[in-house]
Amino acid sequence: MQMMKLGRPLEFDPEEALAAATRVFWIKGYEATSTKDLMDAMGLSKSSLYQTFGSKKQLFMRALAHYCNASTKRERAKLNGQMPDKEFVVAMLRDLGDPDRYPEDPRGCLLVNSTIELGKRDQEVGAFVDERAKMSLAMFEGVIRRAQEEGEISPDKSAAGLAGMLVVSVHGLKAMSRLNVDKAVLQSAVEEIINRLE
Amino acid sequence: MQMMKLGRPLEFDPEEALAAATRVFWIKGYEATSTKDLMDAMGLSKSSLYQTFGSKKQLFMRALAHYCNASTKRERAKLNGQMPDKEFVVAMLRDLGDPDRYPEDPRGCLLVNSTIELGKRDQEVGAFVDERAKMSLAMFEGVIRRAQEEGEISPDKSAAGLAGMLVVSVHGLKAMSRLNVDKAVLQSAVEEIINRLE
DNA sequence: CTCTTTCTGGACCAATCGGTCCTTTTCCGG
DNA sequence: CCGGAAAAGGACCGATTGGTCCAGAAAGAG
Repeated sequence: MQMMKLGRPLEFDPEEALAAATRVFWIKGYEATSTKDLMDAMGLSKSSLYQTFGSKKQLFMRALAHYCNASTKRERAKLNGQMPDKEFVVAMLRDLGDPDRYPEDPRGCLLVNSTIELGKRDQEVGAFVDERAKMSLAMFEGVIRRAQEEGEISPDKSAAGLAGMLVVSVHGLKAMSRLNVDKAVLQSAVEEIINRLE
Repeated sequence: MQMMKLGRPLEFDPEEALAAATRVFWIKGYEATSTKDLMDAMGLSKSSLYQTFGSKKQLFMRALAHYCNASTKRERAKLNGQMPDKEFVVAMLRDLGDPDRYPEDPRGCLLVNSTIELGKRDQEVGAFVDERAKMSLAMFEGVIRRAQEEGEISPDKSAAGLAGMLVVSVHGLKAMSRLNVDKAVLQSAVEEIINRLE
């Protein structure tokens, strides 16, 4: 009794299609994205889209998870490298302070966008973004504690307080990346935040 | 040639109707708000709504401006009181760190929400939110300079840098007010930011 | 009371929404 | 080369979208 795949195989790569959908939601938000937008970006017919992803909402949740997993993966890669913990935080903040740092990506952050658009209006999204915020806070707290053990950050500061400040700052920078502000403003703000990590 | 008002007078208060529309956009965002939502909340028929406000988009711009003017007015009132400048900033941050502080208001901030939802997708909204961000930055910079002159904040810190940090923090706190996070997290983050103002 | 002016509710509009379903292709295993 | 299974294209669905328009009610000025 073998597990062979029957019938006509997929003509598209579901991963690629999901990545394309993610970009659309990232740029336009959930409500402003129509099924036609998704079909065009993903290169799928309506039937394939619904066959594969069920509904717009389900596709959105997949996209949101895909986005977060990719972000977390990138983070962990840097963190597991030889980079000192404090330097990791500093580099992340400086990246966020330069919205042109990843020009191939849309501005802003799908997770923060979704927090604002749907966090209080859709239970499922609300639970997801809450969970992710907790994870982010815990990650920062861990990094700060390690940096304190390594002597990179003064040990008499509150790791929880600093971690909270960082989560707030990251949310702020990601929200502001949808603005046209003088780059110097963001950068001096970032350096001011970094100065707090001593 | 007197300027008398002719014909049947309005049966509704346009200010109240605008305030009601503002709340709907505040809670649901621009795209997710339908004309029916607006009619229900404002208590207007469709014809009155379009007669008075022109279009959904124009109504939204009016609502956004109304929201910002009200916020600015409240700010100025506090600032023109006897409150010291640093205390003004501290009080504002602590307010933002407690999402239940104004329980009659929806969570979050219509301006920040609109920045994210429309800042990069609608030219008119983009210009508006850019301008408001600049005003906010200038306001903070002025307050910090005065606080430095008064000796409330050390004069050897960069007023521009601190102001930038504050704008980022405010954006972050307003974004995070759409989350369910432990209140203590926000509060310790706020105190950490406040500590930077010395 | 009448005239003028404006407001109001609802009928109406084409377009689009998210989603379903059926027919036609297309591919794989045998 | 054939039969079965699944993918793909697109017709189709009712509901809703933002918006227009018109007939009639209502109120102030004279």
